[in-house]
Amino acid sequence: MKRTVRRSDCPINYALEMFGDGWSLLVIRDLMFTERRTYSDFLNAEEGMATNILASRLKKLQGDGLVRKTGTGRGARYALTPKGLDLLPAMLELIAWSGKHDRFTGAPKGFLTRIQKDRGRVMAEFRSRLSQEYEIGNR
Amino acid sequence: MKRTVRRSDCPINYALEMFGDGWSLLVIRDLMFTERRTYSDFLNAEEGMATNILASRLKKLQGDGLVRKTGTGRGARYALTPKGLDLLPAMLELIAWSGKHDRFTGAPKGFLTRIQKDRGRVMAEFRSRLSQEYEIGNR
DNA sequence: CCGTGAAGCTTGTAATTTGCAAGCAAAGTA
DNA sequence: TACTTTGCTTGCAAATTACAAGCTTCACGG
Repeated sequence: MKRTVRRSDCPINYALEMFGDGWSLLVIRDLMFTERRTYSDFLNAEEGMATNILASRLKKLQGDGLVRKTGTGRGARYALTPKGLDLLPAMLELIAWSGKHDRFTGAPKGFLTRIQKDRGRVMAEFRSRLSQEYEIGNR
Repeated sequence: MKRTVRRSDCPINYALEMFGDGWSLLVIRDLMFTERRTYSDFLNAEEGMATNILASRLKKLQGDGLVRKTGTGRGARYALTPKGLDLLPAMLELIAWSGKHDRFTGAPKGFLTRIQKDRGRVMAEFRSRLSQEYEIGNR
């Protein structure tokens, strides 16, 4: 997936060109569902991504406007932009899908139930919390 | 992404291990939203995937139970399994996301509106049609 | 301030994977 | 029976990844 021109205007293809690799979505997941916000936080996630891959993915995600970096050097922190945050519904559906089909899923049962029964509420909660986090970064 | 052991039990990671590359989701898209059902159909999709990559992805998708092949050789056809079809909600959300954020999206405006206003109905239609297609393959 | 150490990357390199071109067998077709 | 698709497999150069090492900036203790 190193291309300069878009392969097509298909919306699924657009999504793939934004985060169609084995790692980008993990960064988005971290920013969306965990407290991980720094470079080393991401590195320390269970999946163990390589440092050069993380650096390149963070650059690409920023370039595509999904993620924003505030601060530099030691104190740098990352956050989802509104565009990144808009992936929340898709992420919840992916979680629901894996929760249903992966026998060994680590997704908390209670969370899966809440996605199913109270999708709108769950979305509103995350959206509110994360957009607030983004706003704070604007100051 | 050539691994033998799972990186984690995270549901997002599970999804990535199933189709976390630049091509698999295009095959799923073809089976879900287009009439493409054969090897050469997939090859002829606009994005132009390489034949060896297509072969390896079809094998993996079958191995993971997302896609089923009926017939052999010249007459072979592919279809989504129930597990593959269950990706429909996630796919619709991805389409909605790209429709919102890609200035040049090829997603038909009417379809985007229908996803937004009548999500349940759209899902029911696809689900019914595609599961019927799957059943027919059972005979 | 000066040394130390951790955070945040960059660089080098070997191993994998990809993209592209050929090749090939089986099933239609003429 | 020869010809042509279809559905792949194989070979290889080029790109990407994984892994390890190194560099630089900044915070903190003394």
